[in-house]
Amino acid sequence: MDKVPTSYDVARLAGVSRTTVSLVLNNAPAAHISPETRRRVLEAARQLGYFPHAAARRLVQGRTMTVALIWHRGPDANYRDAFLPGLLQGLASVLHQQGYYLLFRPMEVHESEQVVLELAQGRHADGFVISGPRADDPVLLDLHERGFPLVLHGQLPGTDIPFVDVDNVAGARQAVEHLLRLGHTRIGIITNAPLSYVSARQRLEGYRLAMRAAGIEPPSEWIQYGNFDEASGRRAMQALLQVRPRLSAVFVASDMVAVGARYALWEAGLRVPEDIALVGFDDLPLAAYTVPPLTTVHVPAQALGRAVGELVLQRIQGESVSSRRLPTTLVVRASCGARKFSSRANLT
Amino acid sequence: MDKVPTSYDVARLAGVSRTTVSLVLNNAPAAHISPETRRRVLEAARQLGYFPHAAARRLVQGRTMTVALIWHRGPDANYRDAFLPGLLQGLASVLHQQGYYLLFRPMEVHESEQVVLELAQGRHADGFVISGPRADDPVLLDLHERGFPLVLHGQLPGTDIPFVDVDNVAGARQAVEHLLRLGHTRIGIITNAPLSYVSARQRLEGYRLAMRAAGIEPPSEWIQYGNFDEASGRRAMQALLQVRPRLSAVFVASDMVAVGARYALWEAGLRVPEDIALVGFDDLPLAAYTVPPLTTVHVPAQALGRAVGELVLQRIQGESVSSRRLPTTLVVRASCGARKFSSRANLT
DNA sequence: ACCTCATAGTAACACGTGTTACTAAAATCA
DNA sequence: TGATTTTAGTAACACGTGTTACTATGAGGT
Repeated sequence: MDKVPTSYDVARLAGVSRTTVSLVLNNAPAAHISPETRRRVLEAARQLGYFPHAAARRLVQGRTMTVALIWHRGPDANYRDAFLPGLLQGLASVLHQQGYYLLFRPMEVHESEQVVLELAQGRHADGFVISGPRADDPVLLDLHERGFPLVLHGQLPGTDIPFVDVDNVAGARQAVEHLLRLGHTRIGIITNAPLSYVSARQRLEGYRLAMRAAGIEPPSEWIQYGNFDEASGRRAMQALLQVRPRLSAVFVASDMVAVGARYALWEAGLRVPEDIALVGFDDLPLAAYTVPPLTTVHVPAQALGRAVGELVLQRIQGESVSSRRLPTTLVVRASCGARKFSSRANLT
Repeated sequence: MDKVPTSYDVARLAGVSRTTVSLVLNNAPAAHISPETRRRVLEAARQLGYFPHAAARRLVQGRTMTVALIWHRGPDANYRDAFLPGLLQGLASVLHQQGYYLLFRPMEVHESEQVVLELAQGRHADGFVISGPRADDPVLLDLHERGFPLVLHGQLPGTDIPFVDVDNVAGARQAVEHLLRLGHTRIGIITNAPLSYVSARQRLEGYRLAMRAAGIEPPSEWIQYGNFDEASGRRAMQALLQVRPRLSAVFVASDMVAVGARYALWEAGLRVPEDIALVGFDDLPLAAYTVPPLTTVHVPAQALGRAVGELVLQRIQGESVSSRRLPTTLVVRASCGARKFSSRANLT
């Protein structure tokens, strides 16, 4: 890479001092620059293809104009990967709008929290968005205490670090209320994950609220636990099929798990939705292409990214912020039985 | 955020000069430091939680230890998003291994190439990985001419910029040869995209090579063109169903398009694979969950990310590199008819 | 006793920018 | 005309680090 021009080169070409170049290019409000001088400077900068050296600027200004996205890869990594593109696009769009850059940092489970500390103490970024935080992370709490701008994607119980998440309770409730409205009363649930995960607890809570509001107290045998993947969904559904008399509908709090549950139904020779209706959660791309297409709760990945970006920028500008729970939308397809799914073809 | 310690603070606490701190922390090879002094410096740095200021370091060293990933969002954005998590993980892993950081920059279609120029001239990164490059981008060619380290993800005809891509020709050939081996001879193709896309031309080429090697010259009516989405696949398959006598198998050069093609077959009352066998390309997550599960050509997203990272790091270190075409793997599921897909249940 | 050499450590510079305090000239006012 | 303000622009400093050239001390050799 050849020599790249500095502000001194621009100054010389325009016949002014380097200070003037800086004042013009950052159009400083209180500076006295004649229109003619301004024009000459801009022309010189354009001609040389000058852009200020990022590191020098960061050093003198004391800020990096950068937000780091820490992407923890835990047991739920593959699941969360499905939302990564949308989240990134939403986050990046609000950052760029404000002139900020995005540093992406995946964190493997074996990696120490030291790398996050290094990112902060080494002033690689002005703020962090942290996705999939570990509950026992002292570094995070310490940084937050010291006022470093942090925003979580997903919730961390027992802290007041601001977070952005989808409203899991309301989303699950939406799904179950839809089934109730269709006339179902014997509705089971397969959670998306073990109850150590906040989202699993919340989605189960939404199920309970909807059922109780309908005057139904679901016995514990109606409740089974998934674990992110389809294998867990298959097992859980097999357990639910033991319930007598049979359940007429099951809310599966994750599309991936729902695919496994659907497989178990197929193995048992049961039809969806005629014998058992199904509703999922997440609205992954594949939900539209299962057989039958899966009714599910849409999670707005891009909106989550935008929200998380807005919050971290506000924190960087020193404002205090409050957490946000974004609303979900129920996407009605065929698996719940509300829509006809023509089945004249044998799908094998 | 409170005051964060500098190397001067470490020096004072350890009772040495700032130079010594720097020499110890970067363990300079030719420096004379007594073990006792070294210990005191390290202890002081640890105690203060010192990490060097990234911007200052970048400024003086003249390098950023950062690679930027430029993610173009064209008409194929949604399609390429499916590979983003894997590519990011692969790329990030090799970068971190060498102490490099990753700057992620999505580019909307309406955005000017000026932002890429600014990233380079402003020395925000030492090299770029560019995914989904536009063919008419003079900025890219100019940067490459001037020796700036660029590596493409996907190919750009008419340049010698190094690229990494999957071996589309071989992958398509694999898929079609598999169908031939199963006894099919009347095999059609639906491309993944219009032929203006290099990958579409190459996958079509692979199809042609396999067919010719089997002594079959496919007539033009066996060839239809997809356009990334399932709607295009449905249309294309409807066209192929006009061929008489009927084709016995179709290679669909994209899983998303294949889903649409499969839908058209279902509408026509045809069974897969009994009436028409199907093979896809990409191995998206949903391919394992279609009905029947889709035989397809696996694209190794992580390996692509790693390769692209290795190449850009080599370019940054001044080495010259040559492009790489990574091999694909055929994933045999049920849609090609090679594996039994039990169908005792009515899947609706 | 003198010179050489290895060891231990430091002072000073450079990186490229934003910004503050200052100067010089011109314009305005009394 | 002399005093004051406005306009136009600049010199100099600070940001925090890596590195080069240099000094000081003691050890070893003849």
